Amino acid sequence: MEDRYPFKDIESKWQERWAREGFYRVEPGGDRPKYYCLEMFPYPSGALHMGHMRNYAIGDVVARFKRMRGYNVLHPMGWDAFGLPAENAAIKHGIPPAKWTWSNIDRMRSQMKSLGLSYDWDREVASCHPDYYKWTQWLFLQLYKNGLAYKKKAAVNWCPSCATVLANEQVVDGACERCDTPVTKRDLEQWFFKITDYADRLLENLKKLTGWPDKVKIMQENWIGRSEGVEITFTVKETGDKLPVYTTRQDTIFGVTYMVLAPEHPVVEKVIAGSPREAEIRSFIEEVRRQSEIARTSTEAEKRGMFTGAHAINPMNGEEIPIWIANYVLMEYGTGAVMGVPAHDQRDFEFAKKYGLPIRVVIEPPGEHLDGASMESAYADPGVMVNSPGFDGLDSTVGRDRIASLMEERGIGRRKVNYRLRDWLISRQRYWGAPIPIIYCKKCGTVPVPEEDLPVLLPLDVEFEPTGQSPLTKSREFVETTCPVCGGPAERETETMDTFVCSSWYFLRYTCPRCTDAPFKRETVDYWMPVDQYIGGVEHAILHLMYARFFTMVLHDLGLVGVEEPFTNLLTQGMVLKEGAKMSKSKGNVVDPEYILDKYGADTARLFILFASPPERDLEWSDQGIEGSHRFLNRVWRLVRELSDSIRGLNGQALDKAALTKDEKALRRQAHATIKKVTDDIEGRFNFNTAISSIMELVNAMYQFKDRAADEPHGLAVMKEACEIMLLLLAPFAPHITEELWQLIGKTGSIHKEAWPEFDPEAVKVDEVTIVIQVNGKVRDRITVPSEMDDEELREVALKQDKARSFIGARGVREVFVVPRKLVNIVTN
RNA sequence: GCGAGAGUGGCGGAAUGGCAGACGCGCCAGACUUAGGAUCUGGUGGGUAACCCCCGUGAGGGUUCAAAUCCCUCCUCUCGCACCA
Repeated sequence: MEDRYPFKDIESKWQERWAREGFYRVEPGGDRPKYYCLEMFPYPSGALHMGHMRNYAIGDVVARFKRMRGYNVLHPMGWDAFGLPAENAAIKHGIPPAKWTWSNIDRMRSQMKSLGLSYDWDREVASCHPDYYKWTQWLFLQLYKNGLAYKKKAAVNWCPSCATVLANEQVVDGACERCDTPVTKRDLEQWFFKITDYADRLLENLKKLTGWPDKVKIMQENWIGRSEGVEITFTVKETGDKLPVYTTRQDTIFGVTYMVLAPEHPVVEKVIAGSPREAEIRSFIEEVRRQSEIARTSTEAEKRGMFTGAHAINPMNGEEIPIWIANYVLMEYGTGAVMGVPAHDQRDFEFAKKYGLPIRVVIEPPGEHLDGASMESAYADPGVMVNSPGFDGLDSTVGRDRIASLMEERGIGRRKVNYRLRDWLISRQRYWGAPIPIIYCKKCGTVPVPEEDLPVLLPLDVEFEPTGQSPLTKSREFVETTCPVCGGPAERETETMDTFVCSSWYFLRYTCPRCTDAPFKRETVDYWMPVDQYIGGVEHAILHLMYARFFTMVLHDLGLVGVEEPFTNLLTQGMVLKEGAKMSKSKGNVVDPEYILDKYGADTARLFILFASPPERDLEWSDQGIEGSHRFLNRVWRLVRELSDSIRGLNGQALDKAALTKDEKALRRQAHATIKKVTDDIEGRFNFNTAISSIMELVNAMYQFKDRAADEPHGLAVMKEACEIMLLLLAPFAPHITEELWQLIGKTGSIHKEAWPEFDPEAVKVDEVTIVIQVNGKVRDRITVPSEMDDEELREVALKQDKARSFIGARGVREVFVVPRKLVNIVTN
């Protein structure tokens, strides 16, 4: 215990000094190339957890490394500070959301500072600050003015127990996050952003994002869900109504045996009105609508339907088919109507089987015959078209195209691209968010708040018990206003914006965090953007990352920023686990960062987190593992302390490279090889774990050398060089202890302002190499040879070895493979 | 169901076609010591008396002089999407 290095003193000493000197402050410009290193800003939930700690430790190593490599590094931090937990906490504990949020921010900021993270704190932003949300509102207005923000009636998540609307992210497995009540749908007027206008570009640009993990790109691709098909117009026989359907399988048009509509489809109302089964059908529709989201959309849920009594006419062959309604058809996608082809679609197949609808085969696998009556599942693959007048015998993939063209010629259908992506619902009936800057005037209608009147301030003295309406409706002073156009009495929009709106542009605000006449300056934002490295959890793979891309594209199109894509490289870090499971209060397996910092200090905590696993993978927390990292830093501490006096005495003297002993050369070689290894590991692939392990190996070698050879004439000089290299390489990982020891060996400046070391190619050269000798692929011997020995000679030497010859025996050599400087494989007959 | 990723000692992990298990944890032994839960040194995949040798990277097959690594089939786990016509 008494031998532990005094991490508490050291860490607070340097943290204070860095803060006092504004050590990590940056400005745009200068000779050095810019580098923007960004970690996802946190929601101020109360205290940092291990996931945060991992995220920021990774980012800080990148930022510090790039700084030492000569970049002008922007490394900011802020707070995603609007959101529901603040309101929930307020309801529970009676603390106002603003107070709760700001005190959490204070606590988390101080935790970050005690981690030694190299942020430019002058650039801190908080999305709940009026100086920030003023510009969130301003950006809303820009979208509104360009037709990208609009209001429409939509079905939203509703919790019957809490009597409030829920955000999508508040619905967990179809139930309310807070009270576990199954969520239902309600129709309400809602604000949307028209992200669907950008669907194709969001999809196309993914190809350019070569610095993103494929996993994330695939998730976004699936989320956008582009499909190419045909919208075909059927006609309702009884009423003459047009009934368009969307399909990607127009090649199966002759296999349609029924039509299914979503229960909410407008045609349903017309065809059932006055029919004998009206009441029965209505009660079915009501039942489906009452169904919770989970029950409605689960794959396991049974497909249920009902015949409406009406019929549709297939425009391709004039055939009449029954129109059904069913719970498995979604009103929101395509046209809300689906043509039923049971032989070639599994869902239709199951539905047809259940309700005795005919199954007509129109595509067969090559060389096989299918019979609808005996099929056990739908045949959904391409094949040979049959029972399709004019197309029989044709390959169905060819038929798809021809039928689409024919339908267009005949005017019964048109090619169409559909997306699964929906417009982004941004309004929330909640208090703790940025107010939507809109005013409703009886005379002038919907009027945007004039830009010079921003921000629309969120009142701080409001009752926010959830009732289903925004709490802001209860604040007279907030609601009652005058119309900016006619000056008459008017009312403010009382809903607030989804917090994802706030987080869709914060990375731009960091470039000009205190700008008062614009969200950011074009020149400055263009200097820093794009973000060179973005680091965060994979849970944001779709929503945040898609919304941020959308915003950046819109702002690009409006001429506000130069870039179209905000994040060049993306690193998605894995989770922190304990006993194989995600840390959570309910499991009782939470490790508190504050406790770890107190017991071991920031350097140890950072080092362990980075050493235990590569960043993309999950990390298994180990109480013994962190002891090991702490032990390592103690080892470094003792080593450098012991040497520091003699090293200081050597300052100013050059190393005589020519006069070194074998041992001295070996340590020098290892030190320089470690530079190369650590540089490659950080630069190329973020493998911090192997970078750290090679520094550990260097320290081990230094200990060995110290006992053996530090007294030799040049031994100390070699040791001094190794020591400097080791500290420099360790500096991004363990910034405090390296700073302290750097000073201790007589350096006057900060280690964090030093240049990253370059390795000496002469030093890493080896005279001799160990060659593995294999016979028939099995290792049989090892020999040491001069490193410059050529292949032919190596082959000869290997063949002469007794060990090798004994394994070759009498069989004779058939072939010899030589891998230069590594291995010889002798293949026998 | 579809998509993605993973599976290597007692544990975290290393090796992306060329010596499997670097580094760390744990364990064992030795040194120092009044003491060691400090520190230093050495050992540590399995079989085996053995520094001979044999076996070994989820299972099985294949390609190759050579496979943890590439290909095929299967199993298990994790994550994402989940009736999108």
